[in-house]
Amino acid sequence: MSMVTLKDIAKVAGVSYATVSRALSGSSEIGEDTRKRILKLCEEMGYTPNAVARSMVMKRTNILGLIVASLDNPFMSELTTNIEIYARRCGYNLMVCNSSYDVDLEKEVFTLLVGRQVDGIILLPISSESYESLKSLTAQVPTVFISENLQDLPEDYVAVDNRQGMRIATEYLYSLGHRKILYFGCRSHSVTHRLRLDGYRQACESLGIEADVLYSPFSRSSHEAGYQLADEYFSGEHAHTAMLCATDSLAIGVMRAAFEHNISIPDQLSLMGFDNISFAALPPINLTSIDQPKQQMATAAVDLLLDRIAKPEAGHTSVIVPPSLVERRSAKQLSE
Amino acid sequence: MSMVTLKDIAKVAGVSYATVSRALSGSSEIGEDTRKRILKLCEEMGYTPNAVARSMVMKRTNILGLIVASLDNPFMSELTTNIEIYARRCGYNLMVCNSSYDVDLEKEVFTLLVGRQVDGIILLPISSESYESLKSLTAQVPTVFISENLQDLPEDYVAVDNRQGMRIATEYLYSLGHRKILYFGCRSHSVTHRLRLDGYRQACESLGIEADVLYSPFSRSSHEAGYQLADEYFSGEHAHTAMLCATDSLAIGVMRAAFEHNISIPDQLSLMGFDNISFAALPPINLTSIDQPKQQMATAAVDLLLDRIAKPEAGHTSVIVPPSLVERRSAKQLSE
DNA sequence: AAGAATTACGAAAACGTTTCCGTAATCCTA
DNA sequence: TAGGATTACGGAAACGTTTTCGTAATTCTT
Repeated sequence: MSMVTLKDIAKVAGVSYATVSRALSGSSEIGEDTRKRILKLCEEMGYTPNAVARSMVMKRTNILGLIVASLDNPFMSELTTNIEIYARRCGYNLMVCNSSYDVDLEKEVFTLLVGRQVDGIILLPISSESYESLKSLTAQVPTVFISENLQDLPEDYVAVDNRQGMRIATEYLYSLGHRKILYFGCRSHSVTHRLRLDGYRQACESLGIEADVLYSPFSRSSHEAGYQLADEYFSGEHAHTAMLCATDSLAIGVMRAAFEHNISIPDQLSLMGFDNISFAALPPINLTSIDQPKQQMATAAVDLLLDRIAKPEAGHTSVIVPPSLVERRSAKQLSE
Repeated sequence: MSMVTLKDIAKVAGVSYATVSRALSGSSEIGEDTRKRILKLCEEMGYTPNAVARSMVMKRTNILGLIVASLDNPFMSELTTNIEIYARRCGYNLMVCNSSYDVDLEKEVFTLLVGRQVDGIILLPISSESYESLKSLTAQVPTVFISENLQDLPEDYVAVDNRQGMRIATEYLYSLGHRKILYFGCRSHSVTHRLRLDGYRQACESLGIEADVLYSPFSRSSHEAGYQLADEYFSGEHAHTAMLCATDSLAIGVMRAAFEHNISIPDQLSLMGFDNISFAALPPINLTSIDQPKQQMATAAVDLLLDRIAKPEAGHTSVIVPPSLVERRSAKQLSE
């Protein structure tokens, strides 16, 4: 169980620590024959370098921290997967912490990760409040925020162009013949939600149709929230031919309500979501949505973070990635 | 950016390193007044203990490694979430690696984690092959397998009682009046799949009904596989009143095929899955399934691992957790 | 009040690496 | 072949902790 160390190798090979280290690091300051001899010995003795000791002297761990509200959330887990894979390719391992949608916990695990000496932290923040809450900490260690648009705040972040996404969605529904499009949002304080609503309004204006908005009283967008909101809506008068939801989760709740009210999607009502979470692609759901390019966001976040680690004092950067339409079967041409 | 260390504190306080260390660790070998003075100083100077240095001398990192085929898989991400939260409560952080369903990569990240000096590794293996492939490595570091039944192999593992689960499922469908129940499986080599099929067969036998099995040619159980298999099945003669799928993913594929063949679920056909992944609960899916208690499995795995870390030489243990039925709306009473 | 026990602290080693500096031995150059 | 440059290696410090051991100073015994 106890590991064989570099010292052990040195002892057996009859050389100094330095020489073994050089053999392993591919330094040029070593003879070709001794290198081979040492490498062979390492192989035979089953030597694995101790990354902790290495970190100690190098003053860097090659570990990145990731704080995520909940890996259960498919959007976040997709991002996480891509981040981990890309980070590893860049030579970094990932230490993951759930913040469980708790701002205090988010703060707690942040300092935990700092104590772990991670080289940088990627944050999938709970909401814009996270920034406020963490403001004093992000100076301690390179940090990039992901998925939440921080606008002009002095931070590095990557986000999708939410406004543009909703513009695309609205225009798409318009192109299908829809003129009465209802926007389903939620009363969240997040900038993301504000921008999405913005995009919808702007598109309506430039298309010359009326903007009509319904808010969920819940601040967290879930399918329960969508269900309740839609149930109420369907119970009253409803003249809209299409519904545009702020998130896929909301849309899935709408689907249930529609089913219970015997409203067929897409025959009687076209429905769209936003995020393109993996759920959306499932055959029984088949939700037309606006995709956030998760892989692109993941690599951008890692790149941004590694840049920041390399140049801690550089100016702050943000990457805005383009959304795209994913056509499925929840929205269709308005038949007259 | 550069951190304040224990040495800095000692210098300012005019005491030795040892005293500062004692103040922080809550040792009794220190005066109450000096302790308070030092703690206050640490607070003021913004001291954060360096976990790496600590690991170096303690010869333990308090880090657990987690190797998972893909966090995109909702079953695995649910497990991961629970593992992380519980591990953290036990004082451990989690280093997560995707094996991307690649046995070689699984092996590679395993050694990577060993080099990272993780105290133990939790493995959500790709298949039973993983055990073979990793056999030589699991001796190097405490390891527990999760979700795959390793039977009598010399390893620690936690798994659900797959056989019992399928028995419950079969009996449930029987209790709803179904006598012609088709089992949809996939030609995987995993023990899990064999045990599930076993459970179905046993239940059929003891209930005195005929067992009828259809295999997907694909070894990975996906909804695409389920769709293709079911599409073919529905195209031919199909006299069964209920279908029991080896996994929820397969069942979701069946749903799509059923829809396309104008077969209403559950009115014309009752459908069940296994795993109770989060998808299953979504309103448009609403799949009756057999639940694997993910939280219980997560905590059991962590507990098992911590036990193993504490007693590396103890005998191997396995924990088999009980499955349970989750009634939703994809299966119903057979109306005559 | 003298010896023993206890308390509170300092000195220093140790953990497994990397790297700086020094230095023999070999090489090249004129 | 003498001199300097280069090569190949060893010694030792350093990274930030924890912990063992030693020892003054204090407290407790009788």
